[in-house]
Formats: sequence, C-alpha cells, structure tokens
Amino acid sequence: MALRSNQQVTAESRSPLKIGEVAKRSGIGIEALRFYERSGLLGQPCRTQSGYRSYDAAVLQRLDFIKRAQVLGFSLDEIKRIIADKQAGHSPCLEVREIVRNRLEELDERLKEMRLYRRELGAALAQWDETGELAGHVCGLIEGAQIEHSNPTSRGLSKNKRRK
Amino acid sequence: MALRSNQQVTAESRSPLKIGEVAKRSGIGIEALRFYERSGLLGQPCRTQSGYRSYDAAVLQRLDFIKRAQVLGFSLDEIKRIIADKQAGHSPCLEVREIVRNRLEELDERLKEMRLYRRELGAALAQWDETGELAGHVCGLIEGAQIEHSNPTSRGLSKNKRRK
DNA sequence: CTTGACTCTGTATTCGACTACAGGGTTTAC
DNA sequence: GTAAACCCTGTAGTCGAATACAGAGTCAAG
Repeated sequence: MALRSNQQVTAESRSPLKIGEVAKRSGIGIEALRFYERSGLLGQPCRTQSGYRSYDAAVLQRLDFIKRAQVLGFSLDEIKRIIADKQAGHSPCLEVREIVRNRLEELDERLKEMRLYRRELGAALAQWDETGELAGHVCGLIEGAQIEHSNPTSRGLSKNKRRK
Repeated sequence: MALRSNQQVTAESRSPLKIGEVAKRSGIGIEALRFYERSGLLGQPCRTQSGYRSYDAAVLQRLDFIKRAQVLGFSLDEIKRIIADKQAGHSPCLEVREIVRNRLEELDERLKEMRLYRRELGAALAQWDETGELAGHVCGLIEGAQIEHSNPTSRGLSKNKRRK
C-alpha cells in the first residue's frame, strides 16, 4: 500500500495518478470515471490510506480503448463484457467475437446508409446554393407536407437546448 | 367541421387518415406521432367532431423526411427548425444552411472515423479468427491495461452517438 | 491554523427520443 | 346493444451515458 512517503516519488513516469489527473489526461471527467468504475468498466483502483483513488497510468490506455470502442458503436455494456471476458482468461471468447462481428455488420450497414444520404444531402445543398431552392429529398418533402393552417410553429422555442 | 358526410368518401387516394393508419403506414407508432406533434414537428392536424386527429396523406412524406434527417444525424430539434424555417417563408434560410453544412462536415468526419476503426476492427477480427488471438487496438489495449504503465491521450473525440 | 483545491460517498437530475399507462370517450362489427 | 378496437389527454417511466449536488474528509501553501 501507499505508505505515506511514497507520495514523494512524484516523477512523471511512475506516479500513481489521482482521479483529477486521470480526468485531465484522458479527457473523461471525474464523475464519468467513477461511473465507469461503478459500472465495472474499470475495476477498483488502489486507494491511499485516506481513501483517495490512486490509478496506475495504464488506466489511460484502458480509457482510450473504451473511447475507441464507443466510437465504433459499442455500448458500455458490450465493452464491459469484452474486457471482462478477456480478463477472465478465455481470451477470444465466442460471445465477444459475436459482438464484434455483429457490430461490424451493423457498422457497415450504417456506413452504407450514411454514404447514401450524405450524397443526397450534399446534392441538395449544392443545388440550394446554386438556385436558392431546396430540392430533392431535403425540401421537396417539407414542401409536400402541407400543414393544415393552424398556428404552425406553435410557441416560441422556449426549450431550445442547442449544444455541441 | 368535416360535414358529416364527407367521411364516406373513403377512396384510397384522398382519405383523411386516422392516427393508427398513419402509424401503420409510416412505421412510426402512435405515441411517437403524438410526441412529434407536441414537439412541433408536425403541427396539429384537423380533428373530427369527436376530436380524432385526421391527417392528410402528405404527413407521410413529412414523416419520411423526418426519418431520413434522423438517419443523417439531425436531432429532432434541428429538424424542427428546418421545417419551421421553411414554413416561415424564408426558404433557404442561412441558419438552416448552416445546420446542413455543419452536419455534413460532422458526417464526413464521422464517416472517416468509422471507416478507420472499421478497418482496425475488421483486421483484428480476421487475425483473431486465424490465430485465436486478439490483436491490435481491440485487445492489445485491453491486455495492456492490466495495471501497468503507459502514456498519453490525445484530445477527446467528439461525442458521437450511436442509435438504433 | 486557515484557506482553497481536491477527493470521498450517495443520491438525484439531465437529455433525447420515445414508450407506457390511467382513465376516459367513440366507432364499428356482429 | 354490446364488446372490441380504436382514439383522446395527461402524466410518468425508460434507457444509456453521463452530470450535478450535498455534505463531509484530506492535503499543501501561506
């Protein structure tokens, strides 16, 4: 354990990281880190005598893996299973392979969809720029959908929560 | 009011649709339709004397537009703005164009990311099948994260959402 | 010794996009 | 004429992935 004096070995290569540091380096946010731990994605780190989490730098790689997997469309739950499975010894477990394979299929499917609509959207935008008119799927459809009078936009955009 | 007798013109081309029918044809679900209406994506339809929603078939196109836009990654809120904007007269509004253009950029970004990781994932899976070992990013990282050191992390990737 | 930055646990809240349900009215088929 | 199938409003719940907050302990600097 962390015998009170090992703190002073604060060289940058081997230092145990406190949660704030991990958050800073991984870009993941303290609360999220604790949440990951609760959810079984991280396993519990050592603690200092006072109860502070004390991470080994390896956690950063793990977090990186998690982020990558997320981008690929894995849910935290699936990621958890992959990690747990690996850790449990039976490395290339069938179940995990299934997940990966399925996700791959879904991914391809989604990629195809996205490429298609990207083309449509791009085309519409181009024409829009040219002619000042929206065309094709993007707005032909809006136009097509006439709204039976009434007050259209109803109320103000009170709850307009734009982010990102 | 719909003059009690015009209901009987139930020819298939002009019939006003009740919500269940719209749900069936659009594949969108009654509750979701009402939710869209509440959210300002649909505007209120006429009602029969008894208060039932009575949709014009054009709503189907609108719903189709909404679905497409969603697949492209637009939020309901953005979709709403696009529609409202169009309806408000100033057709090819700058704001909407901005949304579309930005979304397009994001989409391309995301496509690139996805293709990259798809390659990695595919490769890992192939090797896995071959050698029974997970390699590369997919599991090297899991293995690495046993609890040993390493280094950095670049900036976070944009928040991407998986849906479906 | 005190301040301020940091951390702890535990519970609650957010957000988007729905979905479910309670407690009614209406239409339609037999 | 009655039961099933539909529709209404309004409110509440779900799900994934976090965030936020309350109330308390800990640590390094001045």
